[in-house]
Amino acid sequence: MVNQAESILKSSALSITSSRKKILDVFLSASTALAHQDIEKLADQYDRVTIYRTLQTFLDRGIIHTIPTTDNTIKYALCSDDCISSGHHHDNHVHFLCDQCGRTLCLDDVMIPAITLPNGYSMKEINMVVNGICKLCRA
Amino acid sequence: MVNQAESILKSSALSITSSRKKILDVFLSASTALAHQDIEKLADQYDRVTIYRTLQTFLDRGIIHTIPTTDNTIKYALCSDDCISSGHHHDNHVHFLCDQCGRTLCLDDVMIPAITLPNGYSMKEINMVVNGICKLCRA
DNA sequence: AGTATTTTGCAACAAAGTTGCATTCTACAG
DNA sequence: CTGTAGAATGCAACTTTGTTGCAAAATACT
Ligand SMILES: [Mn+2]
Ligand SMILES: [Mn+2]
Ligand SMILES: [Zn+2]
Ligand SMILES: [Zn+2]
Repeated sequence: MVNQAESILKSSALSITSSRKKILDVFLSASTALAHQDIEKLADQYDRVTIYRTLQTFLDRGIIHTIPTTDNTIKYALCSDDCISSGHHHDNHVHFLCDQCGRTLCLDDVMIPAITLPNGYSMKEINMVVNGICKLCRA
Repeated sequence: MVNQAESILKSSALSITSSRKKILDVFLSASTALAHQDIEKLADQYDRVTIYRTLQTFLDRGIIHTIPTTDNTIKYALCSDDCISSGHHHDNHVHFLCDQCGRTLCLDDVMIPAITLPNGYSMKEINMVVNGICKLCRA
């Protein structure tokens, strides 16, 4: 495949534009989840509004997912392949926030355990976020 | 006990002021977690800045806790009694966000299950948030 | 009651997010 | 390969959210 970003856009039936490619490239080369501000800096040739709208589009198509954090900053990360291809989004891994370096990580190997809700409640989505010290900061 | 709000303030060694009492009363009579904006409306005789500072004070003392949400709005809720009295905060129950009515609830009876992190990661705090339809909306 | 200390309100500001609209770009038909 | 409809973008203006410094007011304590 010549261009990974383009192929993601194609399989989501999105038109291929330079800003979308750039923002996808930013995600593809990032090792962590990104805040809106991170993306603004890494794709600073594009307008802030365009980034807002592009992220929303990617969320709608299930290309990226959000990670809720305790400090009122949303982080965004690429969905894994099967997450994208399966039509609707189902993110079932735990997320980790390092209190020291501030990085947010998808722990793709750590599944969210099942829980039992009280009677009358139905679950659509579940998120598990762990704060602590990451591998790199620990070393 | 004459006044629950006052007694909470006293046991946290905070001076008793009318805004703190009012904001505590708002929490005490709320059945759900509250956004900052909710509190602004329910205690609208006080300045927005005072509410920011009061919530921060309550967080510092472990009187309230935050609930991270997927839509970038922090919700605040009273901590349970043992949560307050034990000195430092340890919130170990699941939170529920209703996609229909928008309410955020502490599921005090649903404990967060344990997970195993990859080698090198240490856990300080854990949050579990479930989205779905709540009991009241289901009925 | 008097006073040191804390808390509050206000103003000014900074940052984050939204909206309408004119311009530019993309996909696609012909 | 063009022409064009529709989509995406940039810009400006705006709203909302959160922060800071400081003077005035309130609280706790002597
Ligand atoms: Mn993830
Ligand atoms: Mn709670
Ligand atoms: Zn770290
Ligand atoms: Zn509901």
